[in-house]
Amino acid sequence: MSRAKPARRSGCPISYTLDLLGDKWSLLVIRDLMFFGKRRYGEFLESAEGIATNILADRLERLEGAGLITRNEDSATGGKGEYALTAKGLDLLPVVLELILWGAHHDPKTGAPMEFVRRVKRDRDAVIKEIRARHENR
Amino acid sequence: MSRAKPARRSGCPISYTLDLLGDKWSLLVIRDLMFFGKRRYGEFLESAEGIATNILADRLERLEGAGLITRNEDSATGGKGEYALTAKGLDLLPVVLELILWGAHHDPKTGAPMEFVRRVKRDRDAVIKEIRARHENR
DNA sequence: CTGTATCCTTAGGGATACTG
DNA sequence: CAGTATCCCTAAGGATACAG
Repeated sequence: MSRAKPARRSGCPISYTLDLLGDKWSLLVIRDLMFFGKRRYGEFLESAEGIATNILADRLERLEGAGLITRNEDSATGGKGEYALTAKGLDLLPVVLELILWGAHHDPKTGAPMEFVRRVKRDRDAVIKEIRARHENR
Repeated sequence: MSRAKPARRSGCPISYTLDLLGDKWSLLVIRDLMFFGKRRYGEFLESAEGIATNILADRLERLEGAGLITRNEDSATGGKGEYALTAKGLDLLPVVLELILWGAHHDPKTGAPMEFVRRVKRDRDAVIKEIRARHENR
């Protein structure tokens, strides 16, 4: 299925970001890549939120189209895709960390891992550096 | 119209945030309050993205329900609403600033005000402090 | 000006079956 | 396992008219 790219709504950078990521699933795929080292289709499906297969396929395609992730066709494994963050995708790290801090702070029933949250709060830049390195060395 | 709150999908703080803000409009309303000092219905309608009246009404109601904004019925002006960010809403400031940095950096056609972007990049904490103060002193 | 309400269309998304 | 395809329903959203 080919999909026409939706038109940008304005020159605002927030609007730009929302045009790409303003839905309930895209950022969860990013999260799985970024923090949990997931790379394969089936791994994304396993996440707690329970994304549907068609939605996942759609989001992977979109994110690739937006230059946030890459898909490496692994011919050795018989045409299975391996997904990874691009530099542009990895640049979302500060955004996502702030989302985590906000969510963990304001959700009364949060299940966020508090040791990690505390570390981000204290050592934000170090955490960024560490996670970046982990992705760049693969 | 009453709307049933959609169920949370998981305990993940990112998922929590997306459950509240994962659409293409909510964060633009937050932006208008946060940076442009907008407070009234008609002011939100004027923004470049062109939100529809029914969508705006819906989002204002939702954001109020989520505790991100307040609506002050101004009886002096004949029942007009004045909207403002709550502390919880204002806490989104770091998130939104990172979104701006990312969007301004990666959108080839960005219309972001570059002086502001550069200032955020250099003096992030000072910008946060300044904008917080502006809202808390109203 | 600040909303509500209605109509209608499209996009999002859940469930599930199916293919290489 | 890694997707595609289909069915079907609901939510999101645009346009516009209307009310206090």
